[in-house]
Amino acid sequence: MATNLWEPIRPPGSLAARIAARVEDMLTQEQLKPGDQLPPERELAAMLGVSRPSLREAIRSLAARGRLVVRHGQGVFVEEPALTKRLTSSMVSDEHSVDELYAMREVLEVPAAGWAAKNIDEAGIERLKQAYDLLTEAGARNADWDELQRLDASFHEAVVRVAGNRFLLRTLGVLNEIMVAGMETTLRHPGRLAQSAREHAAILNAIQDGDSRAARAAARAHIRSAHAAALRYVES
Amino acid sequence: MATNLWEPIRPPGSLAARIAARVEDMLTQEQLKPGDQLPPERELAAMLGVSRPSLREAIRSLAARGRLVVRHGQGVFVEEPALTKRLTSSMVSDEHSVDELYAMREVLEVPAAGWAAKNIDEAGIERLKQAYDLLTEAGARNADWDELQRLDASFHEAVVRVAGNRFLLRTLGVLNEIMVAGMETTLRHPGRLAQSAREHAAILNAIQDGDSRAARAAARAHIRSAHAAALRYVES
DNA sequence: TCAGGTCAACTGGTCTAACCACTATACCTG
DNA sequence: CAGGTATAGTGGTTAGACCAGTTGACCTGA
Repeated sequence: MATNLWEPIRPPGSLAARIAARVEDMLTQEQLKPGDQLPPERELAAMLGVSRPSLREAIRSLAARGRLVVRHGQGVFVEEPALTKRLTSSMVSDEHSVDELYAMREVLEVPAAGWAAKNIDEAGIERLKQAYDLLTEAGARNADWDELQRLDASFHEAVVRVAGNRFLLRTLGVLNEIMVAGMETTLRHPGRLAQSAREHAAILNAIQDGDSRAARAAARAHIRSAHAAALRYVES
Repeated sequence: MATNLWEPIRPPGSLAARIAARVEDMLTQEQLKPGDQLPPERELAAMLGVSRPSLREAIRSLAARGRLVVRHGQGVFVEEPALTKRLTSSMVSDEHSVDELYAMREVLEVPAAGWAAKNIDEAGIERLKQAYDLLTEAGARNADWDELQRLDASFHEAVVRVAGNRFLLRTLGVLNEIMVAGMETTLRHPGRLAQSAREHAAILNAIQDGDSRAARAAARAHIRSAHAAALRYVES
C-alpha cells in the first residue's frame, strides 16, 4: 500500500468524521480492496497527523457500518461488502448447470453492454481500452491460460464498471468467481481465442461509439459463442 | 433519566462494543426515547466505569448507525427513528441508488417471467397460484404491511423458482433482502396495493398461458410502476 | 530429527489527565 | 431594553503509558 495515500488530515470539521470519510472514499475508489490490511493504528495515526484515540473513533464508526473489521492482536482489515459475501456463500455451494450459468450471464451482460454504451465517457473509454489492450497483448505473446482468463474476466468487469450499476457489478463478480472456480476456461479450444478477441473488439467498438443496440447485440453474440464453446468442452 | 440504568460494564468482550450493545438494548426497550439526551460523556464514563475515550468509541459506533446524534457543545441525543430510517435508506440509496436497484430488478425479473412461461407445468401453476392467492387474500383482509410485503416477495420468488435458474433465484433473493431492509415498502401509497394486485394477476395469467412474450411485458410493467412508486416515496 | 514449550515482537484495547473549541445563557453595560 | 461579554457546560483532541490477544521464531529435550 502506497504510504502517500495517507496524507495528513486537513483542518475543518471533526477529525473522526473526516478520517472515516477519507477511508470510505478510498474504499469506493478501490484504493483499498476487501481483505487489505490497514497500517497499525500507531503508524496510521502518525501518518494522518492525528492522535490514536481520534483515529480509533474513526475506525469504530467504519466498523459499525461494516466497512472494516478489527481483529485484536492482528490488525484492521477491509471488510468484504455484505452483498458480495451473501451472494458468494449462497451460490458457491451447489452445482449449477452450464446452461443456467450462461443464461444468467446473458441476462446480465447484455444490458451491461447497453448501459455502458449509453454512459460512455473519456474515462470509460480509457478503462475499456486498457483492459482490452492488456488482453490482446497477452494473447499475442501466448501468455499462459490463467493470465488470459484473468484478463478476459477483467475486460468484462470493465464493461460492467462503465455500465455503472453496482448491483450488477457485484453479481457478475460472483458469477465470474464461480466460473473460474467451477470450470476450466473455454479459451483453450482451437480458434476460440481468436474468435473471442474479435467479439471483444466488436463490443468495445460499439460501446465507444455509444451505440447501445450494437453493444447489446455484440455482447449477446459473445456470450452465446462462449456458451457453445463451454458445451463442447463439457462434452469432450 | 434514572441513574441506575447506567450500571458499570462487566468484564468480557470489547468495552466499546459492550457499551454500544447496552445502549442499543435500552433503545429497543424504549428506556431511551428519541430526543432524550444522554448524560455528559464524563459522567456517563464514570457511571459505566470506563474511560472517556472508550465511551466515545462506543458513541461513535452508534452514531455511525444513526442511533445517536452528537452535537458539539450541546450533548449526545437519541436520534428520531423516522430520521434514522431516512438515513439508512439514504445510505442504501447512496451506495446503491434506487434507480440502479430497479434497473437490476428489471434485468433479472423480466427474463425470469419469460422463462417461467416457457417452463410452466402443473406443479408450477400450483405454486404460483398459491403464492398469488395468499397475497390477494391478505390484501383483501387488510393485513399489516409487513405481511403484505413478505407475501409480495414470495410471489416474485415463486416466479423465479418456476423459471428454474438457481443463479437467478439466489441473486434476486439477496436483492429482495436489500429492498426490505433498506427502504420502506412502496405498497403503502394510495392505490398502489390495488394496482400491484392487477399487475401480479397479469403476470400470473401470462405465465399460466405459457405466453413468454406477454409474461415479459407484464413483469416489465410491474417493475416500472413499482420503481415509479419508490421514487415518489424517496421524494416525499 | 522433531515435538513441544517458551518467549519476544507486533497488533489492538484501555486508561489518565489535561487542554481546546463550540454552544447557550446569565449578566452586565450603555 | 439592546447589545456585547463572561462563564459554565458540553463534546473534541492530545500524550504517553500500560494491558491483552496473536503469531512465529527459537530453544529445549526426547
